[in-house]
Amino acid sequence: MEERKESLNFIEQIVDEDLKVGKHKSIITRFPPEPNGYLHIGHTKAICINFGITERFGGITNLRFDDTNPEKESTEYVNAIKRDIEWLGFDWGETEYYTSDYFGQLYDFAVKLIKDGYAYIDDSTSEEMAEQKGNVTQLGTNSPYRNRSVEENLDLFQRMKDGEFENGSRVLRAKIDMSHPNLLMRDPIIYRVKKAAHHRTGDAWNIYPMYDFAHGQSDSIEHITHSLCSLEFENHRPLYNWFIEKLGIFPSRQIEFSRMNVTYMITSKRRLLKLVEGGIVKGWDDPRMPTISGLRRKGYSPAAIRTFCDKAGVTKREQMIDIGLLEECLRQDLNKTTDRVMAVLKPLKVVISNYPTDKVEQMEIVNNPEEETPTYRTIPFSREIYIEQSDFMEEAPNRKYRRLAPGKIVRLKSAYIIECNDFVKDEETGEIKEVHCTYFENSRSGSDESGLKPKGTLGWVSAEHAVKAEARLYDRLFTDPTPTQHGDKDFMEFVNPNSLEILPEILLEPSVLEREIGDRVQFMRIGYFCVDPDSTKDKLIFNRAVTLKDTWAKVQAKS
RNA sequence: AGACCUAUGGUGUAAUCGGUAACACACCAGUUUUUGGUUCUGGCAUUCUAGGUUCGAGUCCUAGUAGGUCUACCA
Repeated sequence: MEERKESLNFIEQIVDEDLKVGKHKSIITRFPPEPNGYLHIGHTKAICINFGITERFGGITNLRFDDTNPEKESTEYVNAIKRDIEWLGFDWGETEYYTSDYFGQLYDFAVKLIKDGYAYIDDSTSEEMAEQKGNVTQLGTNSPYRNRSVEENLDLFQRMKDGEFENGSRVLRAKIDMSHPNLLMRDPIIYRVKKAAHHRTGDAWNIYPMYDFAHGQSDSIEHITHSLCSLEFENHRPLYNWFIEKLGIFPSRQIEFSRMNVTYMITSKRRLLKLVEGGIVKGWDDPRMPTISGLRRKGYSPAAIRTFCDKAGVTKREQMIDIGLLEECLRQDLNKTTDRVMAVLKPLKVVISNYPTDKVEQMEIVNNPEEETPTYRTIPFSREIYIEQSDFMEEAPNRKYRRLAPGKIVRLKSAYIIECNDFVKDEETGEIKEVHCTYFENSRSGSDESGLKPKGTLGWVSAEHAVKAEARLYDRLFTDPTPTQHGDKDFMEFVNPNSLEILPEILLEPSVLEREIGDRVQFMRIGYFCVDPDSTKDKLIFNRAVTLKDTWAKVQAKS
């Protein structure tokens, strides 16, 4: 057996050590999305890390909705998030958790803090509090309300809860240190008045806890052993630990890792929303979007995305990963798993003049040569077929050219070898109307006795049997790998105007009629495609997930 | 400027008691192929800088430099 030693990432090392020394018997992690938007490629990293580490070391991962801001959150997002995580193939067990379920307990925690002299009600306005906060070089100053009595604080807090005060009029602040070098430790706000209906608790609350007084405490309540989050929360860790210490609750440990950035993709909710609202894309699940729902619709498989996250690794360095790696992960998965299908995107008619007019032959073709035990189907062949326009040239450009041109022979995949004799051209437009060929009767695939050795093999579709469909060819949404990193220019300036090309009438072999929404196939020599949900019984629509590698295109581009 | 964090090839990661830079993607050159796909082979780095310790430093020490985060009643 293979005894390959795999190195652990820095978080796995911590977990491994904690388990070894018996700090924990088993671990609990959590994925804590705020239900205020759709999950995107950046979230998949957090999902894979949190669920991945308990898959590897044993333990469980909770799904917890961090819903402490009722104005922005909704059940619709909760459902979309659950669907995406499930689709990625992760299991959060029987129950899902909500920070809102802990509102009562969180309130009690706040009362304890007040009683112990660690929190106070502040009547200052937000402007005044910003003033008090100081900045990186200037120390903060104490609020005039900082020394209220415990009794008064308790009374005021109760009345905040009861709805006696208006939004913004009063807050509960932790009493820490207004001259602390970490700005977050300068008496952070932990509760605010917000008279808004919550998607789960309705009108029960007039006050809601802030992130720093909800997240860590929820971790603690659930006995999360390792609270894994992104680097931006590094500065919050001292506060996270301060609350745990002052409250004397289960000490969850926060560990930060760097977020996932991918070239040609953006992950800011605000900017993504701008693309949707600006009509640049057709919705959150537009195949050009970096959302999980967009990737799914485009044709990405869960396996490809998980492999990608795996290869990206886990560190504390800012990463900017080449989108080519994501695409390659998809190709590697789909190469192994999808059936090959004959398809012609931009058709050019070929007439095989020496083939009988009414004859139709069924040609056997392998479904997927990568299968361990290959299976086969048949496709109809006849006198008139279509090939790809780009597979014919009036004149071969150089010796490397392997496709069709007058006087040249090529193999029609799983069928006959043909020779080009002539072509019809519209002299006005220069458009090639059709190509005339002859076939070699003894060259049939599988029983070739012609002795001919054509250099190229083309895809084709029988004209009479062709199924028409629509293809949507997607390209990168931006023309620049890092559209948000040009300080002087808005990212919208880098939107790719050609990110979608629609081909209303492509031609396919008849077997595609059996395909259903979400199915993925390889259009031979072209790319991987996925049946779009917009498809109807009468019209299939295929989204291009990713092209095949195309060395010929590369060679051509160079010359 | 203050606190915290990070620095290995074009990109991402590895090198776990200091032992002579590994893997993947990309790129280049070949191989195989009834998909210009796939496969397979080879090529591609004085580890941010400068000193120091050591037989030996990506790993340790000192001093710099560069980048990230933080001054929301968002998470």
